[in-house]
Amino acid sequence: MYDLFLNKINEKVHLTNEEREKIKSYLTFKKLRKNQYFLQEGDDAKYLAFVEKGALRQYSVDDEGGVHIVQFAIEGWTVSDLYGFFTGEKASYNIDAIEDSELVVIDRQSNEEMLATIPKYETYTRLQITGAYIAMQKRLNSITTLSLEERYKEFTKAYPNLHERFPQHMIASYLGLQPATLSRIRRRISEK
Amino acid sequence: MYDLFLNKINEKVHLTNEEREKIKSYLTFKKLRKNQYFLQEGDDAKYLAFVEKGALRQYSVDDEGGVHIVQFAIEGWTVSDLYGFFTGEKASYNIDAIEDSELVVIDRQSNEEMLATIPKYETYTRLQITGAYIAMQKRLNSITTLSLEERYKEFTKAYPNLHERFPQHMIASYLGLQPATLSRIRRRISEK
DNA sequence: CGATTTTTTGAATCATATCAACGTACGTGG
DNA sequence: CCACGTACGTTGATATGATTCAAAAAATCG
Repeated sequence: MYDLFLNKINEKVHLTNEEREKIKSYLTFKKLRKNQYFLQEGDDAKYLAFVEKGALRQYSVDDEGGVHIVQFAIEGWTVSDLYGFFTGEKASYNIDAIEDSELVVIDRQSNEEMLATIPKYETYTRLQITGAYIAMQKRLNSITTLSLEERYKEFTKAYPNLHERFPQHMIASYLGLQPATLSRIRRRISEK
Repeated sequence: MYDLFLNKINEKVHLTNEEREKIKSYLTFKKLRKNQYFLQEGDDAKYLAFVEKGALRQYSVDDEGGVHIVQFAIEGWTVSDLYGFFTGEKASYNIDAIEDSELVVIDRQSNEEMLATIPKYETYTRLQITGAYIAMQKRLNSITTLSLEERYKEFTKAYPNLHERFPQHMIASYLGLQPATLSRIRRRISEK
């Protein structure tokens, strides 16, 4: 049940059987139906989710009710409102399921305990967040550097799996443009 | 000479004298004159810099020669091309000094050794990068959510110290807009 | 199959970029 | 310390690209 998650850790820091079991003892499992929330703005973001199966999105909602997707998550990815998770402040993002999903859930307290008592878990966490940071910097750079058309191309190339799984208007939101604009960009590309 | 850096670590994870000394033994010190490069695109990004004094910028250059600032760094901040630093791939960013600066420099190998042998250094690193990740996510969100005017206001409010220290065209670059546009935005704001 | 959501398309509008000129500040060498 | 040259900031006119609003077409779901 927790294998994908444990294997993911194991890839980065080799675990003994004992460590595997110890980590397992902190984990819980959760199923989410399509459209269900994992987190809502204003909640206490007490949990961190590792996706075993399914697909989720993390987004903010602006004053006019516009949705802005900051992250997608599919199998093997981790999601949470990290700011809320670490500070205890109210969540400023929403997270919900785009497909029926299965999650490995870690609560704040368990996370702290694992970080404090399982050095390899801390190492895993550090590597994980470092990778996420680098990816985000790249994304930021592509937003400020590239034309919309190049941005879209880069996205489909970098994440063909996301591109297939999420509806087009969500991808538009993730890329920071209007659905109508993305539609036109796609036509321009296909006409070449 | 390394006090600011060691105190910064100490704030997050309390260090014994022994640990302080051990960390010190890995550090080197470097002065940079205004306009000098710390890193150039294509270099091996072997080093990570903690700014003791001065101000630097990290930026990429696009095909048309346009400069895009991804990060500023002043006293107490850390800079590097993290992707290159961790993977050994060639740097894709440039980093240079905007003022005469003094840096605490850590090379890749020292970093690895400290991570492996000083648990508190790893903890510090994890906390540090987590904070950087959260800040960047917020920045990304503000880019896709806010109007340019709001973005500029948010920036001046969040980083008044950066705002004072860097020339306006660099701030424009950081915010992802043209110098001429920033000038107009400032006028609009001041006319209110 | 019908109902709802998503995507496409068109036309008008708006915001920002671009290009160019001017004024000002800045630092650098004489 | 002044004068010159270069870099920086401002402003105007114009061009460009994305948004907005609305409606129709297509796809998806129950």
